[in-house]
Amino acid sequence: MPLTMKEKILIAAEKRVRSAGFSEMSFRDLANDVGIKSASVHYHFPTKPDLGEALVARYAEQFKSELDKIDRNDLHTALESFVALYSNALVLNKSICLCAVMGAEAIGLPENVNQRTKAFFEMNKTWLETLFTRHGVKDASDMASLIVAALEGGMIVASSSNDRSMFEQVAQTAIRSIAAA
Amino acid sequence: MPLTMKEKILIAAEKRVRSAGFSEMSFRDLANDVGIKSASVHYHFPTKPDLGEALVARYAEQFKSELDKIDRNDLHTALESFVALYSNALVLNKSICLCAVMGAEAIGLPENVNQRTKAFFEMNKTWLETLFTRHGVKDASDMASLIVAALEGGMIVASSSNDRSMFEQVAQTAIRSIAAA
DNA sequence: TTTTGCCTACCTAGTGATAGATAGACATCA
DNA sequence: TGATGTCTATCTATCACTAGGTAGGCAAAA
Repeated sequence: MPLTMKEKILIAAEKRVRSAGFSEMSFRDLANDVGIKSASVHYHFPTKPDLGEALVARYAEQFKSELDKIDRNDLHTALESFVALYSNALVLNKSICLCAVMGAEAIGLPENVNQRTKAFFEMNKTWLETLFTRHGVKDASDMASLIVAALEGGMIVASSSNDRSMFEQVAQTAIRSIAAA
Repeated sequence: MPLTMKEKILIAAEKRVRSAGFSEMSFRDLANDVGIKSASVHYHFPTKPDLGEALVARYAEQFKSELDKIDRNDLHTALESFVALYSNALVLNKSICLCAVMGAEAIGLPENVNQRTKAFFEMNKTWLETLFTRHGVKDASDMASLIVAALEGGMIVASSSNDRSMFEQVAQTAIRSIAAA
């Protein structure tokens, strides 16, 4: 089955949001991307908040399914895989994690979108906390929060500096700090 | 001496950017805030990138002067003061660090603005690295990068969750991880 | 007298959103 | 079978509004 128009729109929207921000993405651009008119985009997503909510929900869902694939038997390997997921989300000069963008824009965003973003962060923290608890890492909850924050922040710093290595430095240091704990 | 119009505009702009993002801030809003017309704002800052650049430069300068006031003789106290500076920048439901916003929006922002943002992060990292080196913390450079990323990321997570305690959790865990190193 | 700082008035190019129409698919009923 | 009705997905056209930016004028200060 080929992609539905709704899916095509979401794909185009994710690309635009991640590379220019939610407020910079317009229905007209999306319409152009997928080859319909802007009014028709409103048919699929009545309002912009509706689109935003669907977008983050879809992103979180896909991310979750990637997380579920990671083998959690070895702490270090699992952590490296986790970081790799974030690393893949950081394509220099092109895009960063959707939720890093949404998080930074949060204050000016509709509440329903923010709740989805929050859920994304929570999901990541929970996954890490479970991993840490399982491998006897101390302060599992605190460390999980630290790692998520560091990775999201690392992306932002790297993005504004246009220097991917800044993210890698943060990521590796974060992993090491877990090993030390 | 009272505030010049230029300063008044910068103050209004900072408020708006930190609470809604750079792209959401308009010359009309600023003009309204300070009681002049939007055309007159263009007199002081010809283009929006010009304003953005001045804004980040001013923010970094003020932040720097706060950093300089911190007593660096005791590692823990200095770190707490450092974190407090970030904490002050996070006023829930109102604003986060200017450079966290700018960093997240980086991809869609003019290059001159990004360079200023980069400089802000560099300044913070350098300050921390100096502190760490002085107190014999291992991997001073890596740890400095980690702390800055964690604090910026922590702000974003806390902001989208509208839960200040998330930032505090990240900040305290970050400090503890330094003590452990 | 020139510069400074602001004004009015305007432009072009967008924005999200809505109304109303239409073509085609499909199902139900006479 | 053929007619009727309804749903889906799209269209055109337009709304009211906001964006950044510009031209030209005017008054006061240097």
